[in-house]
Amino acid sequence: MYYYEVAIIGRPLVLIYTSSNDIQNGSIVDVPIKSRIYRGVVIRKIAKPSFECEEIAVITDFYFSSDQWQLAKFISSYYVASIGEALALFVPFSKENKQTPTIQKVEPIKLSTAQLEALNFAKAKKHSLLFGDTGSGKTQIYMAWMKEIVESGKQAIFLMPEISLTPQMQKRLEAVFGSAVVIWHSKLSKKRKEQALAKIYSGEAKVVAGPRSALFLPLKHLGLIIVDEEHDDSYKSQSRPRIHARDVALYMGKKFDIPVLLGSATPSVTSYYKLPTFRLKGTFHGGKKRFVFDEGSGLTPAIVSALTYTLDRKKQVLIFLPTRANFKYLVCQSCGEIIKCPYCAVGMSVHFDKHALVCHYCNYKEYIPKYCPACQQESLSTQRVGTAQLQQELQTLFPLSVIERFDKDSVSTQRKLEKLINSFSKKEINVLVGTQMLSKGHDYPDVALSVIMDIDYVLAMADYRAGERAAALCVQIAGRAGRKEDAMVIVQTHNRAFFERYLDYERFLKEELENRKDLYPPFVKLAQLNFVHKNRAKAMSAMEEVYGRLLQFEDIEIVGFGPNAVEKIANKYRFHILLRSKSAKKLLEAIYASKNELCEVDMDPVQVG
DNA sequence: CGGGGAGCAAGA
DNA sequence: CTTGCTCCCCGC
Repeated sequence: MYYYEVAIIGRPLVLIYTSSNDIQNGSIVDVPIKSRIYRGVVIRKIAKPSFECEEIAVITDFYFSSDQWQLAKFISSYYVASIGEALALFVPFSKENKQTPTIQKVEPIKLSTAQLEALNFAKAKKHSLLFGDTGSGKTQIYMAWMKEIVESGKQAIFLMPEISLTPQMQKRLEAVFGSAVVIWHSKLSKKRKEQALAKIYSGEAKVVAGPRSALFLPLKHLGLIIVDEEHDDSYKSQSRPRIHARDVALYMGKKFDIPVLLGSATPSVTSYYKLPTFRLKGTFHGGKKRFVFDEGSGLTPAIVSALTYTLDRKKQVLIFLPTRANFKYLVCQSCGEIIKCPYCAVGMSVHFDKHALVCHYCNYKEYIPKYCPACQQESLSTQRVGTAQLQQELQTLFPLSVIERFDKDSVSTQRKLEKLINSFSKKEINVLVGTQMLSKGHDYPDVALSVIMDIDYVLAMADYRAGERAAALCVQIAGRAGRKEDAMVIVQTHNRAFFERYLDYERFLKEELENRKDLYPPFVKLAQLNFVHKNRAKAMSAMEEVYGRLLQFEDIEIVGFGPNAVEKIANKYRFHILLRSKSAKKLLEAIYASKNELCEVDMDPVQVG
């Protein structure tokens, strides 16, 4: 009999099993735990343990390759997760299938001189950043490089931030690569997944596109990774293992000597600093953009008249607002209380269509009260207009226009999103009012007016990246306008100097780098340790225990600690410690030596506090 | 994650 | 001493 350590996939657990078969490391097996069957990976062969152990139930035909294994080990140690959790990211190889490189002929792609220069730059540097304005033709550059890779018999991964962006990219990719394109994401139906995997296992798949999970497919001849919209925080996983797919892509590139190209119109400060950058300016078609700054709030005369002018000319409008629902808060005028969620330390939002107050953290709902629950006065008033309210107000002002909403509430499914985008591009919709979702790479061909409202709330967030987020959002939304003809962008802000200056995003990047010197990434590494428990005292004492141990470590600095900005979510209290160090190695050493059971480590957090 | 046992409070 | 319930630990 042989004995094996088996990591349970997706769980922080390594158990020992026995088998009469000689099994290779990395093989995927089925093992019983308390009369239930779980999927595991054989980690290594060991000597007979002192206790009786169960037998491996099934040895499957699937296995993790040594590359996948290496990468999982890195992810497990860098992002502080178990090996089983790290391996759960990957789709294993199958012994039944052999991928043989095939050469595929692809339609030619025409590039401009500037695009060709960008492509040659990227190819020469291997790992680089394409900093290209909206409409500068980044996608064609990606296509051209992928074409070369595919024609040489290799495969390319094309990453994008969100599932919602896959349909439009699928069309563009299929136009060039036909059936060699595979779209992969976690929400594919079982059948679609099988079809996609069949293509991947046979080697027919040459271009694999999708969000984070597309990075972990069993490709034998990977020759290029492209990370589109690399600035997007969706690349960072918010559950274990808390990977940043862009960073993992770069790590893969270095480790396996595969070229990696990041692209964005608003690159992250970190990528801009770390990578050789090609600046691709200007738009090919499209008109002039005029920027107007509005210091008022709400639908000011300036905004209304721009809307009237634009709608009269039968042109389309985008309006950005960082707030969902009708109103963000219900406040008592008499005692000053904000009505809070009973389970979370946040105010509840007012949704008139649902006749309810809704908590945007835990989704708890209750009836909209008439009297203040604290002081019983009939003096409740609403605060901070959201997308639903703005849509309604606009509909009153422009009764003949079709005004639709684009946020998490109105676009709950992929189907609805596609319908909405489709109908907007057919010009059946005149005005689209939306949240951050508006800024995400969807194609809006004929927008002549973009209005950016309440961007000051984004800028005022207590986070070292608030400036980066606000500036990028502003440039991205502005970039949605004027793809065909002249356009106007209205930015409503009390920080005109900031947004006006940083419409030149490269200037923002340079100045932000100055601000961050010695304090924040890319000059230092950050890690946030989170302590979450329904018993407040437990969460706090777990934090204090780790804090105490961290004090003795050199070369790491405790930037802050205490309750999170939102102290309670879904009845669980949240505390944190924020750490920084020049050295990732020192940081991880201190963390591994200090952490306790409750401590959840978030390396390179995208949001702190 | 999920079942089961420890440990504690309330009831009879 | 039973019953019920929560919490925490272990799983091979």
